[in-house]
Amino acid sequence: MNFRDLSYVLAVAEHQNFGRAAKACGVSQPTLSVQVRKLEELLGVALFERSSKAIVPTAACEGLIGHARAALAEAEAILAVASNLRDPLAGRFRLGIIPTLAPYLLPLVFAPLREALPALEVEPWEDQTAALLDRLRGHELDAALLGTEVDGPDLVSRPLFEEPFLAALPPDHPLAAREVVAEADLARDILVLADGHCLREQTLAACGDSGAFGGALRASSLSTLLNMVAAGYGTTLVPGLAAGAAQDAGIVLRPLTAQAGRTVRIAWRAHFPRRAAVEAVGDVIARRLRGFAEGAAATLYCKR
Amino acid sequence: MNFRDLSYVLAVAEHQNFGRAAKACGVSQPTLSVQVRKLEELLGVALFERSSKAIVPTAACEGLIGHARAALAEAEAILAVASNLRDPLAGRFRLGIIPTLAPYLLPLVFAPLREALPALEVEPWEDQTAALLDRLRGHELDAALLGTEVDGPDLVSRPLFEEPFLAALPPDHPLAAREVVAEADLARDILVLADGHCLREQTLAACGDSGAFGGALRASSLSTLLNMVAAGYGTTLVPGLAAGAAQDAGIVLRPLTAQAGRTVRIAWRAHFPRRAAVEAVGDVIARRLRGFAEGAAATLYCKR
DNA sequence: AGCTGTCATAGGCGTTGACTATGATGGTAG
DNA sequence: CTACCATCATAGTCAACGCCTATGACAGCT
Repeated sequence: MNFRDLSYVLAVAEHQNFGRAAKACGVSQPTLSVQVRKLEELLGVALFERSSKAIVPTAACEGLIGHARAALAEAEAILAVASNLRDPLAGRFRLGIIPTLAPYLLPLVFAPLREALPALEVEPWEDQTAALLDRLRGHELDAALLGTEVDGPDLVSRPLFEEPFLAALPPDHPLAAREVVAEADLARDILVLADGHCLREQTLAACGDSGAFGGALRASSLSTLLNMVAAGYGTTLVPGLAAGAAQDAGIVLRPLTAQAGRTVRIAWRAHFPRRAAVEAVGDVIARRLRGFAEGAAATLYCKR
Repeated sequence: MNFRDLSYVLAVAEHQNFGRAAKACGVSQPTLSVQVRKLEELLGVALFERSSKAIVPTAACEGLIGHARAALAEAEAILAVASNLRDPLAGRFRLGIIPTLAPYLLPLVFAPLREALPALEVEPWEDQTAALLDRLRGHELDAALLGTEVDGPDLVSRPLFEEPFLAALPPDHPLAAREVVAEADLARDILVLADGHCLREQTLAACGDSGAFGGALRASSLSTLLNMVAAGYGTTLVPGLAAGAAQDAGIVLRPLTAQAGRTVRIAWRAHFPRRAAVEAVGDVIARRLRGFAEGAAATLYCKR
């Protein structure tokens, strides 16, 4: 049995005439004759009472017609659904973003994304790197914006932009007097985020992992961390995109001598079929952030 | 698109593995691979995200799966309906019967029909010959029991049994004294049914169409006609199967010298596909009525 | 490094669905 | 009453399709 066969049956039942039904189906009359006959043999039931006058559906045919129509409607629905989902740049796009990036990047890229990809419904999902990778591998996300490389052959990534770190100092901190701060100088009183944030490891790595500070002062969010720095608990590194928020919190920012920073990447499953959407989203973000690293210091001082 | 393709998609989505899905479908793995790929190309949408680990349905596939299931369910329903209707000796069988036959034949044949053809739901429809033929031609009946031949190449018929006519006389009628009555002797005071009853024409033909009697005395039913005869309004011919009813009404019955009678036939459309049902019904009726003509006279006198 | 499991590709083959041409049959008009 | 017209069925042919086996590519594991 076949969708085609069913449409043939419906056409014959409707036109009560093989020739006209064949024309309606766009096939020859013998084709219809043979196929209908075959279906009747398959079903073991006569579907039509044939005479030279008119072709009349049998009771069996009447009983089938409703189901045939329904089946063809489902086929139509499948084509319609496929047609709607055909464009890889349309539909839901679940994008994971790390917490030290989301609040500062999203305001910048939402409008460009909506403009460049109006049919793409970008759904952000904020979580730490490991959770994002899990969700990515579990097909719960389509892509993720990370501050680290990804491992394993099942995931691939592409760098989008470089985000420099800046020294974050309380206003009355001795280092605030300098124009530029050396990463190692921050190690003494550095504060870091809680476990799981990639920024924590990157900060420790850049400043020399002293490990001197206790767990009590590990902030659970970058916002909290900035407040702690502003209150004089210590120093830290902030990602460039958070510079504005840091200054708003009353923090003094200074460039770093070694220009520590991180590469923001978009990651996705190697076999993800909507790669075009990933690339498009990546392009929009990369274009929006182009020259960020170069302009960061300038922005820093122009800002306030 | 194809029911087969849809079942392949469902199998792959379910097993998350082409090999096992292929086994479940009873085909080779390359077959499944190729057909799914083809469907994806037809739809213009990737249905699965393939990796060596697991095959995961895409959002598009998830959107299609419901419709695919529904379409396959309709196909199943079609097969089920066909299976139920496959037996020509099962299901509705709309059988037209003329009014001068129905009340007397049906009680005799209902039980044998139910016994011989338990799955056949015989639905009697009582009407005059012309109406039955119209309904037969209009596919509103599957067959009809008539007292006449049928004309035209679109209808065919088969004789079932001979039904002799009997002279019906008021008890005090002069002819009641005779053992056998000549048809022509009834012509003087014969009563007939209303227009449209085949028995009317047959009675007039057998007794010599005098046409002397007015329309006022044309009975609308055989039952009424018998009451009129019993009341002394005149004589008539009754079909043999109505002998009992006639005697119950207080009528004297006598055999006819020329043995006038009618042939009861079953008629159906030449192209009616359930011919087996027609023949089976005809067989049951014919067997039940076998030897009716010969036994009619004997029955007549034994009865009372 | 080799083995295993997995999906994709290639080549061959039988079936199927389509076409055109023609036959059979019933209705109709000259 | 015959010839024509309309209709569906049948026959023969051909291209396309679905399926198979064999093999390739690739990742993961021992």
